[in-house]
Amino acid sequence: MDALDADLSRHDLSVADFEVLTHLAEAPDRMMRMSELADLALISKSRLSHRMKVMEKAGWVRRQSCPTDKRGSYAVMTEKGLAAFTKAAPDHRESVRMNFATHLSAREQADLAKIFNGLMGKLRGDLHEVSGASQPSPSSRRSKKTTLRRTRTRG
Amino acid sequence: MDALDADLSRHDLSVADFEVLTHLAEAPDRMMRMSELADLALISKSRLSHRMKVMEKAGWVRRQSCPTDKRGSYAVMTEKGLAAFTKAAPDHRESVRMNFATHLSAREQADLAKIFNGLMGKLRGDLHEVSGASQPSPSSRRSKKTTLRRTRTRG
DNA sequence: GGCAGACATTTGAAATTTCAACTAACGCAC
DNA sequence: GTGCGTTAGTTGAAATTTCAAATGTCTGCC
Repeated sequence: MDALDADLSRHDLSVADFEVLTHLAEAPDRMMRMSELADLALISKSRLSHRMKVMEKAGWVRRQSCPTDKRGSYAVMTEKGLAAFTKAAPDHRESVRMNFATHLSAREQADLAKIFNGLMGKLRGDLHEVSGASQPSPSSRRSKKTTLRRTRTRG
Repeated sequence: MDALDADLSRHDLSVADFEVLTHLAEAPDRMMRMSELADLALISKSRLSHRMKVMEKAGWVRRQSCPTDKRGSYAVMTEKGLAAFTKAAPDHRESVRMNFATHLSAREQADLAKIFNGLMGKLRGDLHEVSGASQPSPSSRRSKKTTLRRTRTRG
């Protein structure tokens, strides 16, 4: 993953941002509700919100408020964003090829695809089953994350 | 991964820290040179250094300077650290089982193991081949990471 | 014996991510 | 139509991670 990031950085992108842009690029009209986007990209709404600010500054996306639900807003990919994405994508594909595909037989690639697709389905299932599924992070059943800082959480 | 983190957080651990502790626990005398540890745990030396500070404060590890190489230091797992690790490990195992193993057939698990072991070998190879391999991050051939901030790097 | 460059590690600042509110708007039950 | 528990999204602060630049030490070479 670090290798992918390093390669993408030539286009001023990280793998995470690239994924966000991917989903946006594939969405109808290149726009999508914030929550849906966060969900697809497997990042928290908060994180997407922060990231959008950065990408907005870069001119790749913009926000647009939703007419039918005044709470909501759309993330929209701009022409410039599409251009940047379109330019980065082939390099990224090549990077994936070099860093992964090259090391895997066709069979292994097929196996991985099958296994992960299945797992993905099950995992997404779990997620929506356990909680109401909003923030993707605490997808499990227990305490909130704290990790060596714990100040207020229960013991 | 978020699920694993959430489960581990009951023990005040993240998956990353757990991995560091795992390698330390398995090392002879539960001690290892910083660089080697960072390498095994696939994190940068800088990151390990910062993390050690936190874990040191928690009393789980301590540093010990290397007598034969005065530049170097050992990361040492304390008794307390071992205890914490030993307590967390079964829960973590169970968490992995619940979140992954449960969703995979024995065959799939075996396939994954084989594929990733192979890949790991190849990838570590690449890494040491391309650069002198120190910081694990820029494991690829090109520019330093910047990602939408670029201020000083070349165009 | 001394020095140039490589190493091992740390450090501080900048960037990113998480966490816990918070605002505003929904929608539904009464 | 009003109250109230959700939902959408944002925000600021705290924690973590990255990045680049130290610092001190080692090593080979002259």
